[in-house]
Parts: sequence; structure tokens; C-alpha cells
Amino acid sequence: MSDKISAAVIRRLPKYYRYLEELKNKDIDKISSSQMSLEMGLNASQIRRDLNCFGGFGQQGYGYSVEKLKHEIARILGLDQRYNVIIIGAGRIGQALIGYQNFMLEGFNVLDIFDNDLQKVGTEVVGHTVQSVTALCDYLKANNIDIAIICTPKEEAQQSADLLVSFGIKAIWNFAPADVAVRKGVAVENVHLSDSLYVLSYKLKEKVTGI
Amino acid sequence: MSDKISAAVIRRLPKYYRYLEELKNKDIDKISSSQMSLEMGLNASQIRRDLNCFGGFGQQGYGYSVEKLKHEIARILGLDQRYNVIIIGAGRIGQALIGYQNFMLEGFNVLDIFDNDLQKVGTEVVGHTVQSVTALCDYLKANNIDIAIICTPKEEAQQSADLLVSFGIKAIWNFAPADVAVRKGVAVENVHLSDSLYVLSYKLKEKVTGI
DNA sequence: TATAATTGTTAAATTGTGAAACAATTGCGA
DNA sequence: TCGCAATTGTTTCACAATTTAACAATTATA
Repeated sequence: MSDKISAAVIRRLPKYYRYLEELKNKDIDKISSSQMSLEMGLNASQIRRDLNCFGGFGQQGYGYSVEKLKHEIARILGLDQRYNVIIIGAGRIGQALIGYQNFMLEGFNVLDIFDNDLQKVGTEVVGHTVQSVTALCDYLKANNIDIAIICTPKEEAQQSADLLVSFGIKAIWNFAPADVAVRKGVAVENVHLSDSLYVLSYKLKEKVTGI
Repeated sequence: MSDKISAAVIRRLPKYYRYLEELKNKDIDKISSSQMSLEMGLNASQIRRDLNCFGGFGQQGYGYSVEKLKHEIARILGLDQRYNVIIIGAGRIGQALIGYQNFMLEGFNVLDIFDNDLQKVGTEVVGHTVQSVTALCDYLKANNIDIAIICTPKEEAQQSADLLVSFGIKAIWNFAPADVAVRKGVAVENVHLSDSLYVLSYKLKEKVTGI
């Protein structure tokens, strides 16, 4: 069963999860792959195969229990537990993320925010006092942090990542517009907002000039 | 030449662009596909093939001119012009984006921000007065807006998109955690930050439990 | 119990990638 | 100027990954 799961499958799991949450909110408690296919715009076979990578969650002749499937996907994604999170970089993105209540609701506790700009250190941001990155080492020894979010300028992203990894951080969510590389054994997600904007720009041009 | 370019190629263009910008900052003005291959971790053949989708930008026996290639990719992505942008939703994400100077530098002029919460309308956000969405129709008639960024809660995302499209908007950058669907002829990029966070959570679990 | 529905699973088709090869072109040093 | 080395543009092939189709197995339900 546990052959390496492809990245494409993993990337679809959050979509399934979101969709199932919607269904749950609508008090629907049973769903078939063909119905999901219609509403999500994915192929029904693909959905069944994706889900089957992790085990047989459905019931032949019946479909999938919304509640059960949502629960299973949450477990697979690791959303059945809480995470302690810190933010590096108290710029606009960092400030936006520290105040984003949804993460908190979903099990990601954003605890503290750090910056290397002494002008920002000590100031208040959405109820959190900005701390100095020089205090990071001691902080990480004293607190059990699971995830660090990098919101620095791109020039500082890699060195921030190196620092965090050297202090034992195992997961990095990177918002700086530069890929950060880390050793095997550390998880990274590079967000790259500007890449997404560029692709939108391309698509717009494509639409306007006509395919 | 203009066979349909695959999405995989398009998604790599911003990465080439970023890399070329780095080279330019280092005052490097010539680059070969094999060198790019080493530093970007892509196959050299693939790089040459990708670039060749859009025309022959290199010079045999020499390589690619950094300046020229960067310029060409910018043109392909539509970054050789300026765009007028508005933001719908003055929550944390919306506020972060309106103040994000990088976009401005890259040709995306974020002009105004709208919200349907009357408590927010009229308040000041990073030098912009929050306007009411009820004023959107007149605003869009009076101003030539290229791109709208949706930063509303997920429940309002689709109706915001519908409204924008009905007023003639041709490109939507969606930050709400729900896919928005639009008619053919309108470009959409769904960002889905939480999806990315979930994938990070999955990767972390994978690392910790050991693959 | 028969039938319709639906999954789990296998097979086929499609797409994307990696690697090699090579002619064409150019830079550059002798 | 000439010839060699470098490098692209382009093709081909093989292979890996992904998607789609097909269908047997199973279950719900009337």
C-alpha cells in the first residue's frame, strides 16, 4: 500500500478536504465519486484512485461517508493535531499571517513573530510583541515549535532557513520570492505569490489576444 | 509555433525569470542551458525546449544573453506593461497586498480597495480609503482596471467574482480558500494558501514518521 | 432475491521528462 | 583567415508519471 504517493495526489487532498467540508456544512452525509467528479471538475476514476492510495474508505454500491472520508483525509494530511508556529519577518505578509484567525481554527497556533530590524523589535503587532531574531536560538530551545513561516525579503530567506534548520525546525513555509533549499529531513513549501501573479498575467494576455 | 503551450511550461517561466534577474544582479550577461541546468536543477534539454516554444532566443556557440532572455520572458508573461489592480476585501490579506511594494515595482499598480462591511468603508488602509462594493460598478466604468484580487471570506468569493466579471473584469487573482469559476475568456488564478499549508503539514508528517 | 449503484482495481492512453544525438552556427585563439 | 570548441535548435527515443476508461466485485435497497 505505502508505495510513494505522488505529489499530484497530495496536492489534490486539500481540495477533497475543502469539498467535503462544504458537503458537511450542507448536512450531506453521503457522496459518490461521480457526484464529486461533477462538482469538482475531476475525473471520477481519478478520485477513486487517489483515495485508494490511502485505503478503501468507500463502500461499494453506496459511496463514501462524508464524515468518515473528511476525517480520514484530515488524518492523512496531519490535521488531526495542533502545531506551534512562529513567523520570521514582521513585514506586511508576516503581519497578515499572524492575525489570520483561520489558521488558528485549523490547528496552527501562531505563537510569536521575529524580525532582525531593531526598529520593529519591541513593537506590537496584532497582540504580539515583535522579538529579535537574535533571541531565536534560546526561544526554540525553550519552546516546542513545529513550523516556521519565512516572510523576510528574498535576500534573507535562505539564511533564515539555514538558521531555523540548524536550531532543529523541521518544517518551513516560505513566502519570500526565492526558493529555499534545506537538507533532507526538513519539509519546505515555497509559496511564490509573484509566480502566481505572473501566470495570471500570462493567462490574461492569452485571453485578450485570443488563443 | 503557437501550438498550445502546456501549463507545465508556463509555470516554469516565472522561475526562469527569477533566475535571470539574479544573474543580472550579479552582472552576469551570458548564460548557457547547461549552466542553468546545474543551478536550477532542471534538465538542459528541457530548458532549451521550453524556451524554444516561444522562439529562438539563444545564439549557437554562445548561449543566451541574460538581458535579452529576461526581456523576452517578461514579454511572454506580459510583464512588459503596467496593470491597474483593485482589491476586493479589506481584511488582513487585502491589507497586506495593498501595501506590498514589490507588485508596484513589477508593473502592478494596486489602485483601490473595496469592502462590503460598512464599518470598514471610509477607513484608511495604507494610504487608501476603503470604498464600498456598491460603488464598484460606477468605479469600473470610470477606471480602466485589468486585474481584481479577491480577498473576501470564502462564502463571498464566488459572488464577488460573478460581480466583477459582469462588470467586465478579465483577470481574477483569488485568495479566498475556495475555487472560483468564471466563464471562458476570463483568467483566474486560485492561490489557496491553506492548501499549501496542509501540504506542508503532510510533508512534515512524512519526514517525522520517516519514509 | 434481483437489480441498480458504486467502489476498488486493472489496463490503456496520454502527457511530460530525461537523455542522447547531431547539424547549424558562432566565438575565439592561433 | 582558418579551424576548433562551444552551444543552440531540433529530433528522436525511451521511460516515467498521470489521467482516463473499463470492468469485476460488492453492497444497498426495493
